[in-house]
Amino acid sequence: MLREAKDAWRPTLKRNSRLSLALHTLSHMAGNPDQTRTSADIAEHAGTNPVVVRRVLGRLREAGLLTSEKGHAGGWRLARVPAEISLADVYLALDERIVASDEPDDAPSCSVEHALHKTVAGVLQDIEQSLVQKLAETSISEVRGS
Amino acid sequence: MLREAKDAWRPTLKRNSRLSLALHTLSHMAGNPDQTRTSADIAEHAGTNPVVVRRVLGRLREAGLLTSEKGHAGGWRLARVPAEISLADVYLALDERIVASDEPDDAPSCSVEHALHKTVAGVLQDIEQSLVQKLAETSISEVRGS
DNA sequence: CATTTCGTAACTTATTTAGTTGCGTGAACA
DNA sequence: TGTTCACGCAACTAAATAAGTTACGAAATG
Repeated sequence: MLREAKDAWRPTLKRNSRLSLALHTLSHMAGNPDQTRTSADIAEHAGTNPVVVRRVLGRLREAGLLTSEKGHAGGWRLARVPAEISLADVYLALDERIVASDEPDDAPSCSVEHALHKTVAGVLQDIEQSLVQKLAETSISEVRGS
Repeated sequence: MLREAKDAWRPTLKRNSRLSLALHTLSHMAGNPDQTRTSADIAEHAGTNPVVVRRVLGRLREAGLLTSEKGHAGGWRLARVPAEISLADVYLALDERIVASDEPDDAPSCSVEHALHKTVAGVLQDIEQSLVQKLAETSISEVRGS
């Protein structure tokens, strides 16, 4: 595939379900914070696979939102009280930025491209910021339905 | 792949280069609005293929931003004066919404999932709106570099 | 009527993600 | 101590999406 100086700007929010899985799981855990849950339990509830669960929750552990223990009675627990885990924490932990205006690998050969990149990147930067800000206003314990 | 009731919410901004191509091309055309350009010309400048160009610009034509003519001296032209084509017009024409909170195909079996969907969808709705608003503040003629 | 240019369908290739299997590691417990 | 349970991780498969490409039809111009 020959794509030369044209990946200049590229918006990147993947069309994946990781954020969905993470938020869903954490919201559930917020309803019963003292319970330890295994990947298998979570996977069954979420309709997916234990390995996928560990992959996603692993990132949340790296971000300090969860802890995991091996062995008997092991599994996953919230690392903080639910009220202190915001949707933004989860979003940022997964590194799924809407903006992430990729810097061009090579300097754009074209002045229009350069100006375009700057303009759009600026807008997306603002947007990203307000997205995180709004997500930060809600904690995982506020999302519960019943 | 077995993904049952879990596509509930899914953010969807594709990691494609269509918007980039569209904006780049329109910005260029804005610099010389009376010139008709062929897919081949545009493709060469953008480092891609004429068919790809027609695919993308076709959407802009459907949205009333461009016109295309077949035959000798045919090609693409802006349908309006450049100052009246905003970045938002282009963004919307390509139907590449950041938000696009997919409604769940099936009603979520789980109350947490339901509440989560509502909460996140609300936030994303707001974000989408402000994104479009900010893009609307810039026209393709303002993006030019030199 | 020959040429040019768009319109579109079909196909290939690359990338990304989810799903899956398998095995290693460490902790609990009998 | 040794079995079991649970995570950690690597490797593979399968599906979805997008770009690129080829080919051909349709319309407009000269």
